Amino acid sequence: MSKPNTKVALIEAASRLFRLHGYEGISLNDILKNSNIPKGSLYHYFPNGKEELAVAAIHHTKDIVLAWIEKSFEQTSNPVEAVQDHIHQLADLLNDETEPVGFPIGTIAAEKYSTNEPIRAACQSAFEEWRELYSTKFIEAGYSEKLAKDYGVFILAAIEGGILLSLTTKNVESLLIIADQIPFILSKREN
Amino acid sequence: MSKPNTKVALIEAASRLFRLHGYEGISLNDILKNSNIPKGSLYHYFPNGKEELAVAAIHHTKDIVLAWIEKSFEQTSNPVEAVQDHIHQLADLLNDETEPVGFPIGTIAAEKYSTNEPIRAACQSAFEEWRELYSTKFIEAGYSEKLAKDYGVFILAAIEGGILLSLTTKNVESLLIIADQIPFILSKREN
DNA sequence: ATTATATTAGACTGGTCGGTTTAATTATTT
DNA sequence: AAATAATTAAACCGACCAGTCTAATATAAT
Repeated sequence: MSKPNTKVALIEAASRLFRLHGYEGISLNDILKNSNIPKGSLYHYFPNGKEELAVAAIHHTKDIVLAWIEKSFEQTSNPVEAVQDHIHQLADLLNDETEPVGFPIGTIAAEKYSTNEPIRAACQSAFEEWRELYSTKFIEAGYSEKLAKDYGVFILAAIEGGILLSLTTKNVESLLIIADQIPFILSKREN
Repeated sequence: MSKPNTKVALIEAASRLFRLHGYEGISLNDILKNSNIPKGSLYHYFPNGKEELAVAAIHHTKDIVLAWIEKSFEQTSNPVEAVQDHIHQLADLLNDETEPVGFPIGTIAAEKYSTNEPIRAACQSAFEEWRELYSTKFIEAGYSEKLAKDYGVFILAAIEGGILLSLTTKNVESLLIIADQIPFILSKREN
């Protein structure tokens, strides 16, 4: 109990660094140096080492992104505007040095989906919760269940891909183009 | 000249393994063992080591995917059908063990966009050539230049994101949902 | 046949990796 | 104050990393 500040600081540093460089691209020593935490503490809080820390970091990253999405939907009851707002905020954040977005979950998922089951499962749960949040909001806005689910998957995929394109090209244009397409995607057609 | 089979085999092995496990997740020894090529040959053909091999592998992967896209567009003049066909083929290939898709370019791009400029640039050129191919085909099918470009970006992002979701969830459903949405995306509206 | 060049072979290096260990220290409880 | 538990500290480990090096061997050119 009391104040597990060290554990939280460790997860936050790991979340940030894994987001930016992936699982294999960051060493435990990097994370410890970055957060000024001794190695003994890491293995005290995470006896299973890097994998266990990564799973905690993935859940933390998931929560951060969930809050971002939620915030955009709180500002308007129009889901089109909310999704566009979320994408625009991502575009603004991409080059932020204080809380860099990196490629949240995506990098670790791409690296480890076939070789580390606990990490893959953690990434899957992040994607699923993000998708569920979208779908819930779409249903609240009057979309059918089927449409809400399909649109959730589609929006999530387009945003993940858009982040990857924007990071790789060092240019947010891809994300902005995707945001512009959102109104045409989220129609209430019946299919 | 003569027969640089060794070099080609090296690039093919590197392309496959980087696609599956990313840049940091595969060691040079892994690649050499997988292709039965001695280390001396690697540094003979690629004096700059892992980075230079990775750039060659990225270009090779780019060409493979370009050929896949081209093939789908050769089978029909309807771009909607072509894109859907391409996505369905990706879904079929995801679990293929002989030529596994992995997350082509995406993993390396996500890992190294901020820390290795030659690799980032190679990944950018891959994304751009894929996008250009889509756009060219859309223009041939009568879309405006603006639409062709925006749709190219959008389709590329959705497919990249869809692959990532399908790999992470070990389920091609995400890709199939995206394929189903394609007809509604690629309308010839003027904007 | 001789020379020159391209390629293969793998032992070796310094450094870093994730992880372990043991002891010292700090905080909490009684 | 004493005893117990939680936390910190850093030296240390074997494994593996990318990259180097030198010699052997094959191939091509003359």
